[in-house]
Parts: sequence; C-alpha cells; structure tokens
Amino acid sequence: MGPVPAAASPAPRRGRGRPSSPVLTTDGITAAAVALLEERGQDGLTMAALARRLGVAPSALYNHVATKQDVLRAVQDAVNRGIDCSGFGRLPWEEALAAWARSYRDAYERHPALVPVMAVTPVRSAPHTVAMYERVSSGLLSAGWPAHLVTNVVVAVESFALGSALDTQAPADIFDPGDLAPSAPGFTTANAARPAGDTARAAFELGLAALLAGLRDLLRSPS
Amino acid sequence: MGPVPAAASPAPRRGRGRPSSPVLTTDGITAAAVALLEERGQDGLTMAALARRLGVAPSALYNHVATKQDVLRAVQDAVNRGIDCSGFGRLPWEEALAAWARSYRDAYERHPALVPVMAVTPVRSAPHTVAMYERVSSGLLSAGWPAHLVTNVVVAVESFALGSALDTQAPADIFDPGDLAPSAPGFTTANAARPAGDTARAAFELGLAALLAGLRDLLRSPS
DNA sequence: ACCTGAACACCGTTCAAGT
DNA sequence: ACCTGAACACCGTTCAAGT
Repeated sequence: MGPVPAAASPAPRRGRGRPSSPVLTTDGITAAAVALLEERGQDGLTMAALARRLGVAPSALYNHVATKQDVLRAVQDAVNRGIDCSGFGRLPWEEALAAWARSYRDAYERHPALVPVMAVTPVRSAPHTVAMYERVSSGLLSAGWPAHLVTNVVVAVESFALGSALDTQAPADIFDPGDLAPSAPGFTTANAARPAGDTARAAFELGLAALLAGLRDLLRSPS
Repeated sequence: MGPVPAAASPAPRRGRGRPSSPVLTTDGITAAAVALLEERGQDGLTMAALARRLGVAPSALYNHVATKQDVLRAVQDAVNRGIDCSGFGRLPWEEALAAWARSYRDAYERHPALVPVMAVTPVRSAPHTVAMYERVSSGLLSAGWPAHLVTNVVVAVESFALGSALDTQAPADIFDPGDLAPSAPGFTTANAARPAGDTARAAFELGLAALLAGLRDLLRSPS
C-alpha cells in the first residue's frame, strides 16, 4: 500500500453503466474517509457522505469494501502509519517508548472515533499497524525485555494512550459538580487546585512518567 | 436515587390517552436500559427496544428523557455506582487505588459501549459518579497527596482503566499477523512468548503495578 | 467488473390527537 | 401531564439493470 493520495472531489459521473476505467480504489476511499473524519468529526463519516465526496453513488462503495467497518479498519491503519516509532533502536527504550506513547495519544486525539476500533481490530491485513508493532516489539526485545513480558508492556502503554486520547475529548467543565458540590468537598478542593491549561496533557504526562518509572523498576528487578 | 429496581416486562397498554398514573419513570427507563445493554450488547440498546421492554411506544420515552444520550448518561451513573471505592480511608492509598482501578476496569468491561460516554460526560446531575470521585479525591488528599496533583492522578488511573476495559473486548487473535508474519519477526516472537490465559488481565495488572510504583516514587520525592 | 437508482429494514426524534 | 400512532429525515446495505 503506497502513500495515500489526497482525495480529489471529481464531478459526479453521468453515465449509466460500468465506467471505462474504475473510478474508485480502496486507497482513494480510505483517503476520503480520513479527510471526512478530520473535517466533519465522527458523525460526519457516513457512507452517503463518503460517496458524495468521491462523486459516486453510495452503493458503488460496496464494490470495494464489504462494510463500513472495513472502511474504519483501513482508516485506522492509515492513522497508525503516522505514529512515531523512530526512537526504537536509536534511543534508550524508555525514551523511545515515551515518544511512541505521546505520538500514539496525539494520533487518536485527532480520531477519537477510532479508539474503540483500534482496541478490537485484528492486525492482519493492516500492514502499517503490523510494522508499528514490529518496531516497538523488537525495540523492547533488543533493550533486554524478556520476551514473555513484551506484549503485555505494549498493551499496557497502548491502553493508557487510548484512554488518554479519549480524555482529550472531555469538555473543560467535566468535573464541575454543579448542585452536588456541597456533598463533595474533597473533589471540589482537588479540582480547584488543578492547574489550568491543557489538563488532559498534564494528566497524561503524569501517568506516563509514573508508568515508565514503574516499568524501569520492573525490568531492573524481575519478579 | 434509590436502588434501581429490576425491570418488569408489563403487557402493552391498550388505552389511547394519558394513563391514570404514569407508566414510566426515569429510574425504570435506566434499569431497563442497563438490562438491555447487558443482555443484548451495545447494538441492542435502541429506543425502540427500550420502549418494547417497557411496554410502551417509543415516543413515550421522550416525555422522560430528551435524547438517547440522556439514557446513556443515566446508565453510566448507575454503572459507576457499582464501582468499589471502599478502600479509601481504610487501606493504604496504593491498595485503595489499585482496588478502585480493578473495579473500574471490570465495570466497563461489562459495558464497553459506555467507555466513550464516560470519558466525555460532565459529572453534574450524576450523583453516584460525583460520590465516587469524592471518595477517591478525599482519600488521596488524606493520604498526603498535594491537592494540585490529585485530579491528574485520578484521571491518569481512570484513562488506564478505561483503555484496559476496551482491551478486554479484543479477540484472542488480534495480534496474529497472518501473511505479514515474515515481515515482523520480533512481534511474532513476543506474541509467541506471551503466556496464554487472560492476557488482557495480565497486561492490565502489569501496567497497574508499574503505574502505582511510579506514583509511589512521585509522592515520596516531589518535583 | 463496476457503476446507477430504486428499494429495504432500520434508526432517533417530532408532533398532533387523545384522555 | 403523559400516552399512541403516524410521520420525517436519516442510516447502512442489497440488488436488478445498465454498459
């Protein structure tokens, strides 16, 4: 699968039957879906909207993908392609893992609708996703992590990154208890003391630092 | 809000106009929605199915809730009510936090459809959710955590628990690279070495141990 | 093989009409 | 105030008909 070309917006076809050369490709559909998701958010990605952007009838899409879920899987692989794994083999594993986690969270912050898809979609037939896991896994193995722990480390960091990506979608007042404040003094105190700014990022960085420190300990003193 | 009563399945009403006493209550709708979600999964919760279970026309629901999102919010508060916060004030904070995280993950493992809802829904008018955060926040404050860090600690643990809850929904073969195995030797090695059994739980426990160890360090040596 | 256009079974939600 | 039943604007998906 080559680089995903930018989606054009061709004029609607007027002919009735089979076109002389195919109008749609899987890569084109994927690119249009990514663009739609980025421009219009998760509810903006409908098969009808996708077809319109591609200048085609909705039913035409089903000559190239079996279901909408197929489209989401392809989009997810395109998103994973953009995640930075370049630190592995070049930097100490803690730094490579931290950079991967940050990039992972940022990618899914832009595509929160894909978080449940990512958690559940098999990697086979998702080449960029497999390539990502290969870099991470072999990086951890080379750094001295025992093979039987590597996937659990990857999944733990991934779960944290995906949960943190969802957290970026929270409204600023998510923890405002409203009328219930009098019944929650400790909660209210803690919220008032939380520094303003990018709170989601602050929570992510705190958790990431703790997680990495704990993993470092674990690797040093195996149980 | 009292305990949510088990949802009965009343015979459909036959009369045409306003009933002599209301047939629906918000609590009843919530309980039926929880049951539906548990029995039929996330796609099983439709306004039509909810109405049928309550012996009512779909449009009748809109006298009690404004949108389906309202129903999900109420369900989420009911789910949060079942999360165990009992350790705070009784056990060392690390143990209380660990028990909370485990219970949190388990609750959302049963309701993965609510994970994106939980990450984004304001707590006001969700009394059990506020009560949960109050126990956790005041527990951490009493244990000596600086107020400005408490909410970030809570959010970090929560993000990890929610991400891990999603991970429980992954199929067993999610990491099977299929045809792509030759291009991913390290990934394949790591997967082969991963112990069989409840792999999602193993990853969660590894990450939780690391996260808590890191938080312990952080509390001891503040930056 | 790969498109169009009509059709299907759903979805959440609105609203007039009934009591 | 709180229900019914009809209706609306959508949704993903199927399929015969065209070239």
